[in-house]
Amino acid sequence: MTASPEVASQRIAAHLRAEILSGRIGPGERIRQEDVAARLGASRLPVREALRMLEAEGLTEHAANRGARVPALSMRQVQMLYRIRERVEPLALTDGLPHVDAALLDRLTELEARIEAGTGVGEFLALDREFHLLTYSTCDQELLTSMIVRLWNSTQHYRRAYLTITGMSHRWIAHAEHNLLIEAMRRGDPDDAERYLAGHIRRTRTELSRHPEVFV
Amino acid sequence: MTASPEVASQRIAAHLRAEILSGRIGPGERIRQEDVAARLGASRLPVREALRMLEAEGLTEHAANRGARVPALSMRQVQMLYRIRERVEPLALTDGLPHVDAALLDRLTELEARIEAGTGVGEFLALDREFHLLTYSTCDQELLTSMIVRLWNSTQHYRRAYLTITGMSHRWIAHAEHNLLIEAMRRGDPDDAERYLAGHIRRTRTELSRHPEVFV
DNA sequence: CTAGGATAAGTTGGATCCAATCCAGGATCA
DNA sequence: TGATCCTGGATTGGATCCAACTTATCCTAG
Repeated sequence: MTASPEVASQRIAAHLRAEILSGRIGPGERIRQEDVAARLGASRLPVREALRMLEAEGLTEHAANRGARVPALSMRQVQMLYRIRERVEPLALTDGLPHVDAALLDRLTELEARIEAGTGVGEFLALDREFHLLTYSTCDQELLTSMIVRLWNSTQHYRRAYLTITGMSHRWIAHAEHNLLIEAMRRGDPDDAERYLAGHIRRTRTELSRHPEVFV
Repeated sequence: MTASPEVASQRIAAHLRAEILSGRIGPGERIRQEDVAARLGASRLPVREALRMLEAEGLTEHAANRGARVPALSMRQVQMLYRIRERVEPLALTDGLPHVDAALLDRLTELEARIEAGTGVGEFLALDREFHLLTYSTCDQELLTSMIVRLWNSTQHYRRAYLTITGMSHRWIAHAEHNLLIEAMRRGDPDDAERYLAGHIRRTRTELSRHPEVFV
């Protein structure tokens, strides 16, 4: 989230991206070009460009002459996105693992401490996202990491809805998994790291599958 | 590839997509908005929209005030795309496997026969792409299949360059793998199907890794 | 002769206006 | 009463014009 990109379309895209990821614009909600243009003091043209950018990130969908809206995903679709994550994210983890240094491990440990200390849903969402994306930060494969970010973006709303419904109980499981992941990374063990990460995502998926009310 | 979409931006996007996938516009090549607009008899605006659509498909990349170009990928990047394919495509295969019927198997068998009978590089490229995408056609998970199409799009040029350099020799290996894949699908065996498919992609990747001259 | 900077041409980004399309509401006719 | 057609407002798609940026060229200074 840069302060103010020089290009209007990028600034507008950043604004809308934040509004969607924070939940202020929810799934199924329509985004009218003129509304956004008036609200951000620009013409409709850069808004159109911004919406196209967001479409590339999986944050909006378009239909000709019908405008843009935030996609409303079904349980089945989100389950598939998680299954894709289970296979793709370990790839980024093991690919970057040789370049993980002590400083990064310290940052991860400190992040996990803040996650365990936190209480709010919004705080957990942000820190958990930061934690996992940080474990992929040494990967240096733009095509892969942007794909992972897209997967996180598309599922962000349902993660928040799940956490809001179920509360923050039983978070100790995720904490244990995170710590095991850090430990495997510290050992530089790609097999264990991949196993813990895939298990972590898979468990999240099966837990989510028990709460269809997230998708009504 | 519809005949003529009612919306100009979609028509232009389809045109450019065909030009990029066919190799008439190669990696690193710049795409000037005005050129395309003049050539297709439209203003620059729908061209801008079309370029954004193609960006979402991984066919172009943009930089502010610098225009669009077809990405020139390095060996390392293409290798990673293949590793992603190894993990993601089996997911689509096994997910759609229960809905595979005899008619689809017949079409695959016939396609494979045409692949084995063919000689030209362009013909092989088109038929091979059609073959594999057809094995995923029963998946009905738009998010997954569009991701796979993006992966094929991004690597299309390097597949053609590889085939052009190495010629059509040793294609019998791919034929054998295709036939084993069809056979596993006929048995409805997800484990074998996934294994054959992953192996097929992996072998292609390792063969490509022996030809760095593709990327000069 | 080279390095640096000013300048001009070429290209993209943005604003405004107009056209085409979609959707909801109501009128008309069987 | 019901369905169909029409019409009006609302919204998006497209064209033209102007502004901003990038880049290459050429000139000047060292």
